[in-house]
Amino acid sequence: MTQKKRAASSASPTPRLRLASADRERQIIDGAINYFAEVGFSGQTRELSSRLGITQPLLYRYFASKQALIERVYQTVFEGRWNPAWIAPLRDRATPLRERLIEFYRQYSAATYRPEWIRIYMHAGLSDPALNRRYLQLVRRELLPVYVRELRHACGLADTDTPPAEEELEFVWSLHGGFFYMAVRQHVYQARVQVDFMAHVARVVDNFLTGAQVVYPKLVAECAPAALVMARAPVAPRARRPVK
Amino acid sequence: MTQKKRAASSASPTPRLRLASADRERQIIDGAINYFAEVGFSGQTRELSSRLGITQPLLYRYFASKQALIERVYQTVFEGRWNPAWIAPLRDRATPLRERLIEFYRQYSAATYRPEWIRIYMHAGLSDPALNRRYLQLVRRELLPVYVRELRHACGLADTDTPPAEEELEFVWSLHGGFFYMAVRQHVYQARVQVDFMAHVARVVDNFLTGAQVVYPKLVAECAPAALVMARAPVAPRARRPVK
DNA sequence: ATGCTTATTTAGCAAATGATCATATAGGCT
DNA sequence: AGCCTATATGATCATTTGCTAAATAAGCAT
Repeated sequence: MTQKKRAASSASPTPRLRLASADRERQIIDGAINYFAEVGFSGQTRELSSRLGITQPLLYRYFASKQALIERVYQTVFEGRWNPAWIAPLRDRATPLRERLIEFYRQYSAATYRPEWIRIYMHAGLSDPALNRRYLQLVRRELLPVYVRELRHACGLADTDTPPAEEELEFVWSLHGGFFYMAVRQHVYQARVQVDFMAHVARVVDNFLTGAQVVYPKLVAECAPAALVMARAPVAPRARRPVK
Repeated sequence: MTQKKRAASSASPTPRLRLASADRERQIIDGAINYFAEVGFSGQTRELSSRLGITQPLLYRYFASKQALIERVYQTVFEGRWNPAWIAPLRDRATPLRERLIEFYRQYSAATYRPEWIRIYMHAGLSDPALNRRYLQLVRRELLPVYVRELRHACGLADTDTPPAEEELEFVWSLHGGFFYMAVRQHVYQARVQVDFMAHVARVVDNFLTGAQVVYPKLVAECAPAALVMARAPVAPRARRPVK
């Protein structure tokens, strides 16, 4: 049976290609991102390998198990697309907050409001919420406090270092979440979104900031009173309001 | 080999229970909702039946296939929980729009912002977006136009029958979506949400309506000029422009 | 009791699927 | 050119999984 290999290879469409292992690994990860984004993590390794043009056992040379590959996929997607450089411009008060927010969403949406990112994010959240919680922590730690701080300033409040109250974080998260859900409708439910995204962002940001002029000081007075005093006030642990 | 059955049955823990078929069917559907909400639609029929305390072939007496059961699940969840009676009170101008919206979210969230609803919704969206699009159509057809109409009125615009522009629908959807995403964070990513939901709704609705006094007429002027005729002064004090 | 209907279970098939292993070969190195 | 090693493949195993057919027994009418 040793000559069958040559006999069969006469019709072989793809000659065996031997890549450097780093290249092959990257190729597998990229393919896996697209494949799992499309069909979910219950997609089969055989189908994945066939889309990649390689054999299924080869996957197991690069990844110890399907689960290991999946973990590599979300690591790549989530940790690979957050750009710390998004934050600094958000704090640059030389530009109006409105423009800073719009510019942020221009960049953030280009990086994350994409089918494979949103879909992997959803699949991951459903099968293992821990990973998404890590991403949410990132947003909550790196992004939202900046929103709160700049929003306080924009609403004429003292620019204290009082840490954001939970209520303030949720408040700014409602802005962020509204945009995210639009992306979900588009890329998960594949509903046509028929408006210009950036024009929509501009309107919603306008609305948010305009309302905040009136509403936000009240929210702060109620939930983070320490942030109402002048900037020289000492940083004190804020009083935790009991959740009703 | 026919006597082994009796020998083994001496330790039988569950005597065969014979239910009326309608009861059994309902029990299966309820169990399937919870099971699929937890593990997704790739969950196995054997595991489901074992949680129900029945054998797997029995499922196939009630449902022709796994797919048929799944379809029954989303039908029950999506179509069974939308309450048309939510709409009329939203149009009752005897109550301020703020209160109407808050009351709506009290009821809507009680019906749909629940783990099994949100999770089934997400799983369904990822595996078969068509079903979610049907639900989105429902929201878009029954709920959002009412928002737009009442918002126009609350912002002092003529209460025309001009159909909502896409931009108006997306605008009010940003309010709705912000709340929805909070529920997703809670029930899919299982992140603790540490604020009182209804108090949060009140603040975000306040912010939305306050901003809309200024921003919404501009949006309508730009996107649905036919609806622009001013009826009277806005119903709430004007907010300041966003600061630069 | 007896027999009838049908809900439920036992036993099992065929296809799909994650994983393994011996073998073959591409391609850099000397 | 010829070796040598890591890469790639084909064949296959063990299990899982949707689904079915036949056997069993619970409730009901008589």
